[in-house]
Amino acid sequence: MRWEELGEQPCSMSRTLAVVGDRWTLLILRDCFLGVRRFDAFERRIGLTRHLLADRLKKLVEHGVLVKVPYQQRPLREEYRLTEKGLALHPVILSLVSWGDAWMADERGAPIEHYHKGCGQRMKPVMVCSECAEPVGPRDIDVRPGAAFGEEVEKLLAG
Amino acid sequence: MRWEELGEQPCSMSRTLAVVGDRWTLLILRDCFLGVRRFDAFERRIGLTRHLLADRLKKLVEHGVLVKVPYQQRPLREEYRLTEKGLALHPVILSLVSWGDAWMADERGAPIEHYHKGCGQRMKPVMVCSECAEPVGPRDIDVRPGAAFGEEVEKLLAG
DNA sequence: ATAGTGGGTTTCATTTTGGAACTTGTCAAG
DNA sequence: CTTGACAAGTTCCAAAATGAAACCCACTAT
Repeated sequence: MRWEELGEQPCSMSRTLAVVGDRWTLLILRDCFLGVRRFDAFERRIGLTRHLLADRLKKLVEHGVLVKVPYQQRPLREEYRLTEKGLALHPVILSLVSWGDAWMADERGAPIEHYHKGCGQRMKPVMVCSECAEPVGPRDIDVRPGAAFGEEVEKLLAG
Repeated sequence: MRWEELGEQPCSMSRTLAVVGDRWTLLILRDCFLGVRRFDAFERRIGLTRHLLADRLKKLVEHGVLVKVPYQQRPLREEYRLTEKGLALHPVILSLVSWGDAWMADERGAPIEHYHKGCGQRMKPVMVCSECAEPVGPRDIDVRPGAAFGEEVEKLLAG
């Protein structure tokens, strides 16, 4: 399966990965959430080749995750900003970082600490149910094919 | 930067991506959470080459995300199961799927619906603060270098 | 006139992937 | 006892993606 096919699968995860499922893209997005916006800043911080950076930024713009916004004329210079669609990826980034903090840290602990502005405390993100607000674990969820899909998705669930 | 270097960065996101930051690995993990355990089942469902599947499974086992458990002798057959470390990736999978449901669905809606066993309702995952239980958005978090890291990480934050 | 900056593109060698066939141990059917 | 099937890989080769480094263009500052 190639990248193009991936985006056409009847699976939200495949479709998401068709957009952000590569290490560089996710590192670019991490930086976007830290406020980085310019080509050369991404290049320096992430250490990927300009070639790939240009390619990944273009794809993110095509998918509507980032927009190019001019910040000066003569010569025209544009920066990359998260759209609403891009901002919605925040839980993805947060959960990746949180797993790294918990399972990949060395004896020095987490490289970065997160403080919740609302309550001022050092926090980690927790996933809860939108309906009852209880935390959800791997065994707490039942999965069923969407109404408008039928067999197509049942096969996927059954294996 | 190569994969090996990625895992040594003082950034929890890089370290996480060194383990799961590739499309096949994440699709394998999605299937693990759906209960898939055998080599040929992954192969059929995901449609990746055996070559890569073997490689990715080996890496996941090396990183302690999956374990091989024998399910028959003569001939020896082993299946792959999520460890505690692997189960901890649930929020990552959930947030990827949820973003796809919200932003990549076609007119038929989400391919798969999630029901919370606790309350019985159709749900989506929400990220909240571990301390005050309020939802956290992109602007609600302050980020500071971990106590044991210093300049090394401050540079990364400043850009 | 010269050097620097921001945002790329081009070129080419090296890696990674995709596709398909081959292997190994075992059982079951004809 | 020969053939076929199954599970879980491995091997081989061609095609695609990546990494490194140089080059380009429109300006600005010195």
